[in-house]
Amino acid sequence: MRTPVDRRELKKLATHRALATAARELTLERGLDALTIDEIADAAGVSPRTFFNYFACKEEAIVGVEPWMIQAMADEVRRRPEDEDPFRALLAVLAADEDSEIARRWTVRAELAGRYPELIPRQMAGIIQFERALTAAIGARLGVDPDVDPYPRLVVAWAVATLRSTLEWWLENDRPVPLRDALHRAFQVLAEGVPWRPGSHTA
Amino acid sequence: MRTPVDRRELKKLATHRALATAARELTLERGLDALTIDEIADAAGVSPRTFFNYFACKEEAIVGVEPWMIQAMADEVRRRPEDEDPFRALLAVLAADEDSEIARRWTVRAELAGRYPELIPRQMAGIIQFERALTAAIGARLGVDPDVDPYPRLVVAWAVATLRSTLEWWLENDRPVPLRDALHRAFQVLAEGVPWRPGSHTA
DNA sequence: CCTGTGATTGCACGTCCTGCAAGATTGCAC
DNA sequence: GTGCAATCTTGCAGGACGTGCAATCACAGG
Repeated sequence: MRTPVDRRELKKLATHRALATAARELTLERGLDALTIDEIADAAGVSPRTFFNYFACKEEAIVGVEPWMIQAMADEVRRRPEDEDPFRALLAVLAADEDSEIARRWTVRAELAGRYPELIPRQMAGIIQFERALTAAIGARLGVDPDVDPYPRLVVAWAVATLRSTLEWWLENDRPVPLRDALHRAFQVLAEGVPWRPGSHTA
Repeated sequence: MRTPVDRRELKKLATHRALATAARELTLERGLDALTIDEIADAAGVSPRTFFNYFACKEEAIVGVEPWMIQAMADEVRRRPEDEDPFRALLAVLAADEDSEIARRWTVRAELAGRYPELIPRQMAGIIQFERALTAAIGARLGVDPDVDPYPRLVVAWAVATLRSTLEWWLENDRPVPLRDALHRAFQVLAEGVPWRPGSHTA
């Protein structure tokens, strides 16, 4: 472990990435149904058998959330200023600029899931993993055990639901405003309390 | 269409139910992996081929949300008093008594998903369907188009996330309090605004 | 160079899932 | 009750999926 990541680890990361991007590109090119594991493996330059060393099925390769990305965002939450409340910390991490690497990945996934509903199950499974990691990070920030205290999972569930819901709306309406703004407004409502008699929020 | 539901519809409902309950019981009996579609179909008294007329895979049979149940809960939201705000309406419908038919079904599903993580993807897919139906109902109540106005999907996403998160916590901690109470408290926080510096909510 | 660890690969096998066409069941009209 | 049309069920065939296993290959460390 002299090097930060040794050659083996790098190769695995590269293979993972090659398979995932090949899966996504081929899905866009020729559609989800007419796409076999063999083709994905071919495009990534590995054997079909190796595919299953990385993913359980092609859906997971396409819309699965990469572990390193989950880790990175959880770490970002941990690294937020000590005195910041959990809600603001989540907002800061989730409401990334829409050109950022992170945001683009979320967007691609959401678009694919919008086009092919069969992808939704796996996509949501990835989001659940993401939630768990964030919950652990928030629990650590608050100094409570997230298995026992309901608050960390609640606040994370709200934040992630906001992200997912807003992203969906934003994509279906052809990105009418900067994503960041939409997210900030949604989080604002959440922070101030859900209004009992809301009017239209279209404007 | 003289009868409320004709014989054909009833038979389909019965088959659906038979397959779903057989799938759930057999899963509990002998585990998820050692369970084939043939066995489920046998137990339900239909051919294996027929199974696929009702479900896309065994996971869906086990944790899928029945369409009639989605419909019923969406209708309940529509039937809430005209002057009730959407948030209270959702709370009233979601925070059912924990012995109710509805609550028991949610609970069984959540328990199965807890025991077999492979079920999580399909379970979440069902929840998404549920969300869509509720979103349409809330949009109708508010007189806005849920495809254009972000508010209905947001408030539904928050409510459903609260239900899911609370249910998970409640099951993992061996039902420490009445589910209804836990849900009411969570919704209360949501209504009053997510606190910036929350203390422990364990008590 | 040699050795051990870990990743890749081929093979075999059973299950999954779908399209299609034949057969059974039901609702309806007469 | 008879026949017709619509619908649901079923068997069959075939390709894709997903996994256990054992052989092979690649790399790090001595």
